[in-house]
Amino acid sequence: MNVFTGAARCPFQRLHPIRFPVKNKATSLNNQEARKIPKAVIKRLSLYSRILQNLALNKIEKISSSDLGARLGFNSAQVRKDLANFGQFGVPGFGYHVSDLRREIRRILGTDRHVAVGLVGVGNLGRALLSYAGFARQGFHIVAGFDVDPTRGQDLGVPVHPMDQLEDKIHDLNIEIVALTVPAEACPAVVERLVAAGVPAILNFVPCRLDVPTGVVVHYVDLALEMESLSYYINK
Amino acid sequence: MNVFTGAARCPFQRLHPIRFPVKNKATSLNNQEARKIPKAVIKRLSLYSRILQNLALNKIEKISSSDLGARLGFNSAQVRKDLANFGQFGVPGFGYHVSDLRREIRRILGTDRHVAVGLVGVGNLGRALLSYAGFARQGFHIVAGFDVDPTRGQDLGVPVHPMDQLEDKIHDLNIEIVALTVPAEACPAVVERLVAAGVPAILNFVPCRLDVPTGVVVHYVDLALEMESLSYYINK
DNA sequence: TAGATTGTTAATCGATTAACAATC
DNA sequence: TAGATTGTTAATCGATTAACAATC
Repeated sequence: MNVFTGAARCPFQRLHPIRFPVKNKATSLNNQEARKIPKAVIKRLSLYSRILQNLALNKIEKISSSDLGARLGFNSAQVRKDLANFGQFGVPGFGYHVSDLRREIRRILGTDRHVAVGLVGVGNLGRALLSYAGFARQGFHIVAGFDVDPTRGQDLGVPVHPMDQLEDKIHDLNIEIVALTVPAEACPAVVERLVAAGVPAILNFVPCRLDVPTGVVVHYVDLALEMESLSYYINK
Repeated sequence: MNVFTGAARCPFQRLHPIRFPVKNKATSLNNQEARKIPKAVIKRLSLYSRILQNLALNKIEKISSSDLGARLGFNSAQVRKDLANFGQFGVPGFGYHVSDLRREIRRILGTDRHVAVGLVGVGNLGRALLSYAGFARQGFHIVAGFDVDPTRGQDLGVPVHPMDQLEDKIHDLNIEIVALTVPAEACPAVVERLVAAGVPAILNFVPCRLDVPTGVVVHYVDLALEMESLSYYINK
């Protein structure tokens, strides 16, 4: 591929350099060498999705990158750049069609489908998550809880299983995400079993670094850490 | 201040450039123009603090920046650079005294004291946080809950007050952090009251951007967003 | 002293923002 | 067409890593 890929590579500088047509990177790269998308981009995509959902509810059909960004405190260039990672979804001079962009982002994130979620460790936090309606609205369904004491949280509408059924249920229910709310001591052993069972993603609420092989994704929700860092900003 | 501040500024390049003594920035700047510390640094400080706590519990008295970093997946240079923002806490050729460094970090974060926390919105998530023991261990005490229905969660050992007592109790109990777990609709009105009451920090669990004046710090814990971004990483 | 590890600069890397031709 | 806004490059900004003299 020996195409002129941009004005700056031209050895003769001009005030208004000539632009040569450049193929969109998103399409010119094959999937093998897909560029790594920063995690921050994915998080923002998820935020865009939420805004677009609200716009759709309010029957607003069109939005510009600057308006979308402003609603989240972002620069318009950031919005366009984030989207450019995945293709061209806008109309120059117009903006974005809300429903189209929303559909595209949901497709990219994979939130245009139902995802089965398991929860391991039915303590206080676990119980709260079991009864948290917010997930289901977004297509995430907690289909099972697991605990050493399976009588815990049986009143919340989600079946709770003993730990020895972990692998079987993960397989049978096609669980793709596990929310982890066990005591810190139990963490390493449970994680090993989850990984062995082929769970691809863990949402970890335990203040404990998880050792997982590459390919398994872990996101950390660390409430104590959030409190501690807030504490820093208070005294001044 | 016309001091030679580094070798690279010297117009005559040498293979091993001469270093002139340079004052530590942390001490040479007065507090007025204190450099802005990135949020990421503060979060890591909090992680260091937790590791140091564990080391202390295990009677380990000494640690190097590379060992401390390795336990969290960080580079040794990052550990040293993070700490350099606040002063010099190590001993060249030795490393760091665990208890000294821990004390310093706790002082920096302000976690060497008790902080009163209020919780507004005693729904499922709110109840879970009220009964979450993890906070108290770190010096954060949830001293009051608030809800439109103050009968909610009265069984969890924390008094729950009606909303009209919000300002009074914030003042009387010296509440410095508010955990926000109200329905999204209630968000703007509640936040306005919190700000007016002088609450300096909010830990927001509501999927809703908060508009606060500068000086008030908001950290977001967005469970649906975490789920959505995990979803992206699953399908491949 | 010899060996180890810090504190600090400079280099690298990556992410955000600005700028603007292309496009509708 | 004139006005607006995209997609994309280059510039800026900031954060991480490498390197190494200073130090114990």
